[in-house]
Amino acid sequence: MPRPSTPLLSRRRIRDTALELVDREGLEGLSMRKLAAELGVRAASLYSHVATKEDLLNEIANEIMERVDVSGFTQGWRPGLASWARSYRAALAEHPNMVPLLSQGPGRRDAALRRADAVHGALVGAGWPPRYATMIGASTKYLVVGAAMSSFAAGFSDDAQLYVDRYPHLGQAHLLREHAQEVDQDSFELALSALLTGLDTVYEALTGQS
Amino acid sequence: MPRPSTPLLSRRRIRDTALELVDREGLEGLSMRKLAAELGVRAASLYSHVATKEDLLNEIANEIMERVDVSGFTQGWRPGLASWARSYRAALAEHPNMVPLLSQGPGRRDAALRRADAVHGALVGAGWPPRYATMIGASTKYLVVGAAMSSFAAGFSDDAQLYVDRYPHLGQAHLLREHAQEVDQDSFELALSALLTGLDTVYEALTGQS
DNA sequence: TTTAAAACCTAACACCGTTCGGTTTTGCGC
DNA sequence: GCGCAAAACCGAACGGTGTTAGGTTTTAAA
Repeated sequence: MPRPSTPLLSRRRIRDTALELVDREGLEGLSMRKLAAELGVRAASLYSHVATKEDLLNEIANEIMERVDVSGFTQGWRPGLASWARSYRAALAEHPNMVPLLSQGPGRRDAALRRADAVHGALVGAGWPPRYATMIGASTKYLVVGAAMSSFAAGFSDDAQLYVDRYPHLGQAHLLREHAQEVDQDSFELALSALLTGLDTVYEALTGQS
Repeated sequence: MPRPSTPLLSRRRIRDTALELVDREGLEGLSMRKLAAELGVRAASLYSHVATKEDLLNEIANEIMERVDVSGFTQGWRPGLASWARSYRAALAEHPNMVPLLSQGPGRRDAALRRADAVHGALVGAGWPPRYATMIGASTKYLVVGAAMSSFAAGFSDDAQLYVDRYPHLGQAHLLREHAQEVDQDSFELALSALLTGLDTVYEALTGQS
């Protein structure tokens, strides 16, 4: 089959289908041949539109980061941090199989860098010294990324008895798979509010005001 | 070459060499053929000692988790959490290329589960309600895992000018690669102490004492 | 209308994890 | 000491991977 009258592929369609495949079958389930098959095409054809598989995944990662909202800082640094963190976490949770890729530094991903820059600027604007702004941005990201990576929901096996037998303190109802998502959510909120409370006292010590 | 007089391989030697290879060349740099070559052997021979590559990596991950120290809880829950978090972070930092594997839940890794159990028990022993103990363990892990995964040191490119040009707030000296490790360290300590301070106030509210 | 580029293809390369079956050596039961 | 199963290695192969080279046809621009 030569060049078709109307193109079968586009960067858009390739990215969307690839993300669907990753969501459905995991990162390891994405291969150029399977992706091509899904698009009704042979693997080699993808390379007319995409440089490498790694490139494709980076573009997808960038698009996911575009969904993170940093507009909350108009309400002050505290609610701003909280809403950024929640929006960030929600973006990761929508595509859990992409989290390992999304978590590894901003790298050269534009969207992630633009947001890091915005957060930094907002914190400095709110009176934090630049160095603290950097550290607070990093700290918040740690929490979000850590929550996404080591989520209880993904971490424990379905075989509850396996844990109950061997680990006396862990064998509680609220640790089993059915409640894992709730534990994740509550842990994240606890950590976030504790972090913000702790930062509040640092802020007061630094600026002499609340 | 048939069965040799004295075995060339052992589980120990395979694991050690595999970890060296991962440390040196990254997770993607580990292949059974390269590992075998490093050991003076052919790939097929590894399967007399190891079930699968995944299995091998899990055993290595487990060994790394064995190095995490949870003995600090004899000093109280606050210093206990702090020393656990620092020891955990140090263990991950020693093998940064293993972090993506180490971060994904305790799964069926014994060492990780035993430690989660110990932390939970210590927190309950210190007066935290079981549900809070679970959430605090998770929160602390979030911080450690997030710090290891999204470390500034690994996240930014070496090409500083790339950032200075495009992101006004980020183009500060303390964000460039040379200082990245220090930023990582300070951010982690800030986040940890803020988290602990925040938990202190929760503890007081819950128990009515400090 | 000529022509360069774009979009698809087949075929192949070098690699991957893993398995099969074969050869030799060891160490155990007798 | 002898027989024999199990262990430890190997070559060759299977089906998979990302990617490239080179071919064919269609499109769009000069």
